Amino acid sequence: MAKSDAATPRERYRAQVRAEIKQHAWEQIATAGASALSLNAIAKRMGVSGPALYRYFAGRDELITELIRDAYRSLADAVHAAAVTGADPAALAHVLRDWALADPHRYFLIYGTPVPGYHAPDEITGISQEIMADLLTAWTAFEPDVPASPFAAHLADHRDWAGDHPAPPGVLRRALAFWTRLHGVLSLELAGHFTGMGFDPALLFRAELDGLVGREG
Amino acid sequence: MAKSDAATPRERYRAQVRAEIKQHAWEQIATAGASALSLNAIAKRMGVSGPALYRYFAGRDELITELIRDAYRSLADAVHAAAVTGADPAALAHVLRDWALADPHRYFLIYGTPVPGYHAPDEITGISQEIMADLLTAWTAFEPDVPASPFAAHLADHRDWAGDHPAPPGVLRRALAFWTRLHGVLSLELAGHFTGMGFDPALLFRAELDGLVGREG
DNA sequence: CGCGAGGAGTTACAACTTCTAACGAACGCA
DNA sequence: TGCGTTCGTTAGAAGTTGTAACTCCTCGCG
Repeated sequence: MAKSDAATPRERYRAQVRAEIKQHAWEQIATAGASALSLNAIAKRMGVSGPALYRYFAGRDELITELIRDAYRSLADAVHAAAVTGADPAALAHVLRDWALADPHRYFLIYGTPVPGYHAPDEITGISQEIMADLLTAWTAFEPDVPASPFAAHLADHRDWAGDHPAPPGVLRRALAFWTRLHGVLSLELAGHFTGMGFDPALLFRAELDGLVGREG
Repeated sequence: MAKSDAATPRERYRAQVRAEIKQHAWEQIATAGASALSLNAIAKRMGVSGPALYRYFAGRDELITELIRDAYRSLADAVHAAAVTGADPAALAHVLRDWALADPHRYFLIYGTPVPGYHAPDEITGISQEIMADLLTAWTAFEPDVPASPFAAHLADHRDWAGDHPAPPGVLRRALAFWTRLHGVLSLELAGHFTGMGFDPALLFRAELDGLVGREG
């Protein structure tokens, strides 16, 4: 909502229509999932005829790519907003969970089954690294002296993903476990694999989190 | 391959054609993913015309449901085959990983983004419980006296998913963590979220597994 | 202020998809 | 040797994505 006054009226109009298309796309995804996203349906809802949308997006793939980018951006912003207030890992975990529960389809757009031909552009790996950086910073502040393990040593030797963040090996390991373990619980919960199992997914999430921050889970 | 000699020649033929359809479906899924599965393409490959397949499957959804069921069955069989030889949790973990790596799309068919309208039939939840039972048995044999935690107590009170398996609370907790943590690593690896990060996913998997079986990861 | 260029939206169409309906032919059981 | 079930076919409806060609409006420049 910042650089909307680009230059020419045409560009402003174009940006506005693109945003409107994306909004309708999100509504459609939120109700029926990404696989059910239909350009025709969006056009019909906007009171415009099918091929008109091709002025704004080269095709379904480009629209989805844009939505994935926006989803990453939204998650990175949510995490960063909490991180700048000095949130500890536990707080970040709940930011992540709240963000995921707010729109499961959006979470799956990022972390779900990959789209067959799609390959993430560099911009997205950049956003992904932003999230990682906030995670590493929070973990460094929370517990800088994690005892190193053999795998932590391996991470210290292969830290491309950490950019130039000065987190020690043990913290790298913690941040990675934070990501994979919480994703494990979240994705199974959102996919409905816990329904009918009886226990409370929120408590499982909390237990895994407690295990990560030191308390026994 | 057991009860193929059902009764009438027609039934045998029917079962054979259904199997052939599913085999082509698997090949198609393995190369392009489940979302790209096309009945028409299968028909063309079989040298038969489109609507002919509808004699064998009510529609795309029924075919996919059947494939999901087969995938579950395959995983349960793989786990069970290892379990009956007395495999410990670590061995089961590698069975799981090998099974997933052998055909990532098959793994995502089970644990990936849920299909919009699809709801798992009871048969599948049954197979899911078979897997859980083997897991619980392996964990019980490996480490029967896990110290209980608050969440383990919660699990002991909500053990619908464990059937009537006599695993103690601590083991329930371990088996659940086994599932969610390894899925966290596996799904991110298979979805390609580790590519370009530098470290070795196999080592991460091993590290998480080591954490579960007691050794420090 | 007026006019030309370019962008927006339109319809028409091609090539797909799933899936239904109606028909002929082949197969197996009695 | 029939006769009925089931198979596979073609035709077609209702979708989808995406291209091509055409009209019309609007913006910006002289």
